[in-house]
Amino acid sequence: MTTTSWLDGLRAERPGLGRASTSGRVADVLRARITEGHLRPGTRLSEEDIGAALGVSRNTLREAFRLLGHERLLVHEFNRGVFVRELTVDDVRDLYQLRRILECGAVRRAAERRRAGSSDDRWAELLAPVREAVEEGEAAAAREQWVEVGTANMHFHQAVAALAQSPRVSEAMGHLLAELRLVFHVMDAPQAFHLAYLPENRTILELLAAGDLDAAESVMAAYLDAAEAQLIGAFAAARES
Amino acid sequence: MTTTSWLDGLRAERPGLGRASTSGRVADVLRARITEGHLRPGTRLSEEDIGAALGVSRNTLREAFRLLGHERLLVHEFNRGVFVRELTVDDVRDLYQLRRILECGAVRRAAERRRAGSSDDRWAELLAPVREAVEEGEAAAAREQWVEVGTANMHFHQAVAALAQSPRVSEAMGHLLAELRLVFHVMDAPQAFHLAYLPENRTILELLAAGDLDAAESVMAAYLDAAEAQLIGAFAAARES
DNA sequence: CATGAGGGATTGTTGAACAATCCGTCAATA
DNA sequence: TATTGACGGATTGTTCAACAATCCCTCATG
Repeated sequence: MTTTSWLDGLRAERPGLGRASTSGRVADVLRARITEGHLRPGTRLSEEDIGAALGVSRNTLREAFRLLGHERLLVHEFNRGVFVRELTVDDVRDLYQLRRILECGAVRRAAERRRAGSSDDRWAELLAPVREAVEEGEAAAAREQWVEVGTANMHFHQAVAALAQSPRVSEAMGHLLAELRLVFHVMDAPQAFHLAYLPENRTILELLAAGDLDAAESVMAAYLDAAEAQLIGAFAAARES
Repeated sequence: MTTTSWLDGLRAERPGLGRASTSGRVADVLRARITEGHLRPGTRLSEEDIGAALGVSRNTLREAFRLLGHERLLVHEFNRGVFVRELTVDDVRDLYQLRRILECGAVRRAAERRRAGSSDDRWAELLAPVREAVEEGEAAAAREQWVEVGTANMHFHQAVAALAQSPRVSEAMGHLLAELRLVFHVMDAPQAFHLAYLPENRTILELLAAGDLDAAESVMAAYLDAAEAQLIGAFAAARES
């Protein structure tokens, strides 16, 4: 049975589990397993098995499940248990709709503040995380470290959302990206997927730095449209097999 | 053909069926108490007292607390308990920043779809909930039912967010408005606050209906700026006493 | 006045228990 | 054969009681 294989993997995480809220740390472990693709969508998470593997009680585990349920990484079916979320094509469309609103909105809000008279220094400071993420991605690509290219891409979009300077926008973006990672794993080569958009990231950064914020916003919108289409295509293809 | 319509109809009933969860119902009760102002911000919620009052066990109550914690209505301090959230001025600013992005973004997304060739009928259908909310507010004001004016105003903004046709945007807007209700109660006359913006709602509706979406968006932005300033003013005043 | 040591109260977590519910199996029936 | 209905094992939903960990208040001491 394949279930025991990742249960053993979970058991290995057990020692690193010693401080702060138990349920929170259990949630961290499971979240990592899910977003990294070790727990496939649709997998049912047995309270008894996982509780035994991690050495926590059912009640504590349930709190962790509830946490991840609210982050939409797990779905909870009454009297049936919790399952790793399976995204539908509609979910992917919805996620990209939200991305368009959050990311383009963040750029737009930053633009308004810049026009309202923020200094050049302040603007450069605000843009620094975006620049770092772009360079991180290019460096990783040069070293052919494809996994790092993917995380750098995540950092880029998180940094763009952070331009709104709103904790809630950043948090929403974080949850959104975590949810999206559920669907990246259905593709054959998720690395190539992210790689293709590195030049776009650089373009957006340069437009932002140059103050051409309308152009940055529309490039971002086009980027999201293209990525959505490509992802849905790969998704539908994987659905057939 | 007829079979699928049956099935779709049943599918719509599905969420109402699984609603037997005790913790969920406990959360509903507490959420109502909080948003209606019966539980003041800062109040500590004792597990034992509330569990006894509602006749549920501590474990079940804890699940309800986690639920509301994720909706940001409660804050959970480790080893200290849960408290009704106290919003700061920064929180209010952040909430309005998010509102600007979500509501203006929803209008903008709807506008793009309309320009991309959606029919007049489809557009009127999409706008119907917004119109209903506006009329609901005006009718309540005519009857001098101020509480209903407030809820109608909530419905209006929820309906505007729904223009994005995105479940996640709608849910985020719902959480946002619930959180905002925490701060409405610090004002002397929350009724008058909502009343003042009824004409604005009507204006935005008419602009949307006329297809002048850029104007609608900028009126909305101005509305949010004004409401934010007024709310922060009242908030700072209440803070002094 | 500051400081540190009890002590009571509350939360964090566990384990067990029982009821409710789901799911697969299998026999009965048309 | 296909459908129905009943049975039983397995899993979840919920509660309860207990103990450890932590916080907060009080009070004695310097």
